[in-house]
Amino acid sequence: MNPEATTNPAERLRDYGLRVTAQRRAILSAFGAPEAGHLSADEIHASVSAELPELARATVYNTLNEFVRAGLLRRIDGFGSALFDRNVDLGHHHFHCLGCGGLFDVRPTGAAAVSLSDPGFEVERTEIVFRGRCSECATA
Amino acid sequence: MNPEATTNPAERLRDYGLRVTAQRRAILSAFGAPEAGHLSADEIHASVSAELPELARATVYNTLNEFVRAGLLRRIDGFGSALFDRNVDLGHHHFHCLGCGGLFDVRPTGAAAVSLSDPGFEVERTEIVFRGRCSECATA
DNA sequence: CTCCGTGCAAAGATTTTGCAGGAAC
DNA sequence: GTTCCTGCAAAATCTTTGCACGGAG
Repeated sequence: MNPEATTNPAERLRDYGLRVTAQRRAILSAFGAPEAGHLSADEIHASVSAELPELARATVYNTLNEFVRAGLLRRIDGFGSALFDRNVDLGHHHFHCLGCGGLFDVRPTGAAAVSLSDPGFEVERTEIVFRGRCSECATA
Repeated sequence: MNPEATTNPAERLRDYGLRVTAQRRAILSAFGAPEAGHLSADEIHASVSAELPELARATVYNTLNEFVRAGLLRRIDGFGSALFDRNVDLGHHHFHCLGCGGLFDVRPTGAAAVSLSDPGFEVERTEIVFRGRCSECATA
């Protein structure tokens, strides 16, 4: 289904015209599977530091920006610090739990039908954020 | 239609359980009509400074947070610095122009039909952001 | 060999917090 | 008279930028 699913990090980087370095491979692996969570720059830095203690914060930021520019990651704002999502698939949206602060991927029904009647706007993408309580926080 | 429309700032503050001070009245007026734009803390500080040169940035931030907590303003994240929207009406959403960076209020069709089929999530509100080009940037 | 990526440090920007005086109620 | 708000300053985050070295291509 997804052509990237079987590609390893190094090839993926080359495919996107980025040089392959240990830091970039490590940062990319920090996301684990494409379904992995949404990570902040800080979490990534912490996670990769175990493997590469020298890794500078600035490099994490620079690299993440490169990845976003290349389309390898998706950036999500509005949650304090920026989060990065390995799941680039448009059509998936987010649920933000007001209880625990967690962020979940969701696929709402009817999302495709949402549109602007005003022809003055050229819509490129549509992002939907639901806020409320996740199952754990709702019962608690 | 809207009971607030005819209420003056002072009453409005009292209604929300907030003390009425010159600073708060000024900050609230900075938004002008309820349809006024989306302002950043910095823009508000600049705007009110003309009237109250003493006004501290910290006060602007504190006050805006109070207002949001009281439901008087709506906070919009994801555009660099936080923006504050006098239009609290849910059901109105936003269009973000990738050309000029402008933020516009929109009322998309079909928005009411968007929902999560997953019953585990208790949705409280739904926020939709469209990104693309506004009429000016599209023709340029 | 050339250029890009990295580390380091420093700067920038945004937002929050501690504290004492003063105003609102 | 209390309590909350304000101003000031300082701190805490988060993120970007300048520069010289070193590794990728």
